[in-house]
Amino acid sequence: MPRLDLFIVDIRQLRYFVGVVEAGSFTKAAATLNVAQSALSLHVRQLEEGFGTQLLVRDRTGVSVTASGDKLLERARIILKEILLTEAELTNSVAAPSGEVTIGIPSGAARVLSGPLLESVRSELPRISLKMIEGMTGPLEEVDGFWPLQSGCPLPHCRECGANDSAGTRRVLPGGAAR
Amino acid sequence: MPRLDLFIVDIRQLRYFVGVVEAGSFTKAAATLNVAQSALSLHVRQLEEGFGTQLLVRDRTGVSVTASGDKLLERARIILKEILLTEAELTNSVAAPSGEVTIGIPSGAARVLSGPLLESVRSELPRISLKMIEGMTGPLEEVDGFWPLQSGCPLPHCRECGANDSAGTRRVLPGGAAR
DNA sequence: CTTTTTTACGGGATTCGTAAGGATG
DNA sequence: CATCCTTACGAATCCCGTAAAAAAG
Repeated sequence: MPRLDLFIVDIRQLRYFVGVVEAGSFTKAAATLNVAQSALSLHVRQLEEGFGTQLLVRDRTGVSVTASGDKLLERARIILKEILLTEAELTNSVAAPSGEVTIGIPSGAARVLSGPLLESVRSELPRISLKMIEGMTGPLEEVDGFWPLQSGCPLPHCRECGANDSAGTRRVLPGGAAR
Repeated sequence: MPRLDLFIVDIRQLRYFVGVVEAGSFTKAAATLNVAQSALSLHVRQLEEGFGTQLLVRDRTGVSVTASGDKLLERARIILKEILLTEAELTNSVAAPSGEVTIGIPSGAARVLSGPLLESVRSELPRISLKMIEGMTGPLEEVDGFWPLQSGCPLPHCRECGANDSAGTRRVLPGGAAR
């Protein structure tokens, strides 16, 4: 059964196309992109067939873009830039913190906080396993893996408060501690 | 030698990811996208591994996005829209006009126009084979496949002038048309 | 037990690079 | 004839769908 798929441009096709245009020839682009010329030729041809339009004018000295090719070049650059931004945004951001977190909350606060808190942590930091210890009356003490609630800022190791902190936990635990 | 390629998102991965999020589950998305669930699972996993971040929270009832997943969702939609626009622009536009075009130009005008004109047509409308008949003195008459130059607008079948026109020729002839 | 996701695996398609074939000035 | 692009083709890779396995209420 033949592929009935609509023609959908491929990122690689766009990258190769832009590379060829910018290099001014398939040969140079092949060197720049570390790809065989034949691959470039093939991909550009696929683009042209997919669009039903000629994109490049092949010439002895290299290639130049047609009107359609120029349109595509413009759009392709936008798309590739957008993709670059996306990858930067997703990979630069610290990987989602993971681990086990135990917090202590006075029973009163726990009644209103625990539900939303659990929900929020579960949806936004799914790799955090959150455990709560409630029913505390006096100020909680820090034991290994267990930190007390502070009066002003409840966050342990809060950067605003000066203490160091393990990645990102302070941003989601409104009233808790992290490890 | 293993692929040393940087991680580069694939259009299909983005489409599948968005599909899964919008469907709310892999299963439903598989039906919507006409793809096996395993393929979706695989692609989403590849995305997550590529970014080093969890994107979806799998749950018995389906899936929900993490904070990173939401970021990606937003960007992916932009990219996919951009691609859609690109394809529309490239395929909706009439395919590059092709065929044989014959024009008549008075010798005087021909001397200055023919060079740039041929060049321009050759680079922007490579599928047009342009033939010129110069040396005309009086007003040219329209015979089949041959149209006279108009006084104001030298273009045959120029839409601005009212006559009908074969696709797009008026847009590239610097003797009178835009562009 | 039902619903959902994940993993395993085999067939088929795709991609790439090498190398030969053309076109063009 | 030199340079560039295209085509042919074999090998490695990738992708998808079927089907079995695991998780979770």
